[in-house]
Amino acid sequence: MSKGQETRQRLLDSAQQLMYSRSYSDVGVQEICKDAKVQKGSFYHFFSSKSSLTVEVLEQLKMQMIKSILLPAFAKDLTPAKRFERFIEYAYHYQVQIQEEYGYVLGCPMGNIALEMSTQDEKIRKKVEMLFESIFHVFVDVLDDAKAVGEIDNNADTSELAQVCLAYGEGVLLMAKTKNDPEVVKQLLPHVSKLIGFKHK
Amino acid sequence: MSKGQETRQRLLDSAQQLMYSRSYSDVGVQEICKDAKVQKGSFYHFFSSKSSLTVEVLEQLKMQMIKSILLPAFAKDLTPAKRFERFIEYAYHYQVQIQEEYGYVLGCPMGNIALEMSTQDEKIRKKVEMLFESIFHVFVDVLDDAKAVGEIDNNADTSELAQVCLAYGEGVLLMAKTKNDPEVVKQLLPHVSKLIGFKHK
DNA sequence: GGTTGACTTTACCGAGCGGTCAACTAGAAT
DNA sequence: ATTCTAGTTGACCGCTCGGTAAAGTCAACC
Repeated sequence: MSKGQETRQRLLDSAQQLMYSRSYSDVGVQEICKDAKVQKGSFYHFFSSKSSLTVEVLEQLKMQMIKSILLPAFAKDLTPAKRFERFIEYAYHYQVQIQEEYGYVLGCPMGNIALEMSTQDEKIRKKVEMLFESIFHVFVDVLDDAKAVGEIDNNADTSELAQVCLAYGEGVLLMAKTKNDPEVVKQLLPHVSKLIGFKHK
Repeated sequence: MSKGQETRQRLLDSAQQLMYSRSYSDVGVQEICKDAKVQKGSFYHFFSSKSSLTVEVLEQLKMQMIKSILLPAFAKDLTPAKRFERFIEYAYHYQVQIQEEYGYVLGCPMGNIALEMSTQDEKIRKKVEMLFESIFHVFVDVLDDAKAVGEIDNNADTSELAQVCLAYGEGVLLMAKTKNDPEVVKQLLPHVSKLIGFKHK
């Protein structure tokens, strides 16, 4: 990676970490630069605005989340139902680890930005909407698998169920963040199986 | 209401409206004052800080929401299951109306503030946690009713189910806000009946 | 060796932030 | 009539905000 690309990457990483642990508005360009050890002028060499940096942070966030949580959790070495159980485990442990590191449960980095910025920055809102779309597709895949294997009803609308799962997941993470308690995830997330309608054999 | 109390109320109302339609950070004390036609000095006569004003806004929000949505929706003139249907109707129409008025679906005013401020202001986080507790109790009541009438399983943990409902509701509103589409509410919220486990007769 | 262009540095901009302060007004209580 | 006090006014504080501009550095290519 060239020198410039490394600088750029440091800016993205600092921004991602700072915005996740606090919020979009609370973290300024100045602080991001200081954390990344980059001068402000360089920031605006790489990004046209704080907003456009954020859109790229969101893209990076999506890739990381898919690669490090979604794909491993939903790998096809288990039955769809078991994959969901594994996903819940991962989500729980991730929030536990975050709380140990920051002192706070931080919930979903995309959901956080979505609620804070949707009414103020249309590009950011659209980007988050697209991220959710990507995650949505991952869910649809597993649910289609579940249908093929007969774990869920043959007439199930997997597309709608995927949306429902996503919404529920976001809701649980919102509650966990509000209560600052990762156990909320462990306790509430398993109810997702009722939404999906897994047949218990 | 005395002159002073009216001024105070105008500040609360302006703050509530502005923060809901945008965000905590994006709305300054100055703008709240301007909207309420109050000088800044008066603001600090009534409130010790922006944060403490917000805590009071949240309290007011809770009272309004309970009085104008929760209690009417869950009034005991219908069976518990029907009450939930009515609640979904109310929630949907509220978001439609909001979108017509502001051009954006704004979701849940408490959830919004919770995600934005939980890691930055402990008093605000605690307050939202308590608001959720109040709503939680409303849900528990209906669910206990449902159990008494035999609409849900006798061994159901109504306390846990209430938490689950709340989380799902927040999640659905988050998705609706992100997509800026109130139809999400209409489409996804009914799935809550699967979470509750209503027996369909 | 000179030129180009990516990247960096530093100083700067106007505007707004949350919050403070002292002076002022007006109505009620004594 | 005077005192008290709740409420109001508007100027002011230091600081940070997102963003700009211009000069400087350095490595690659002709």
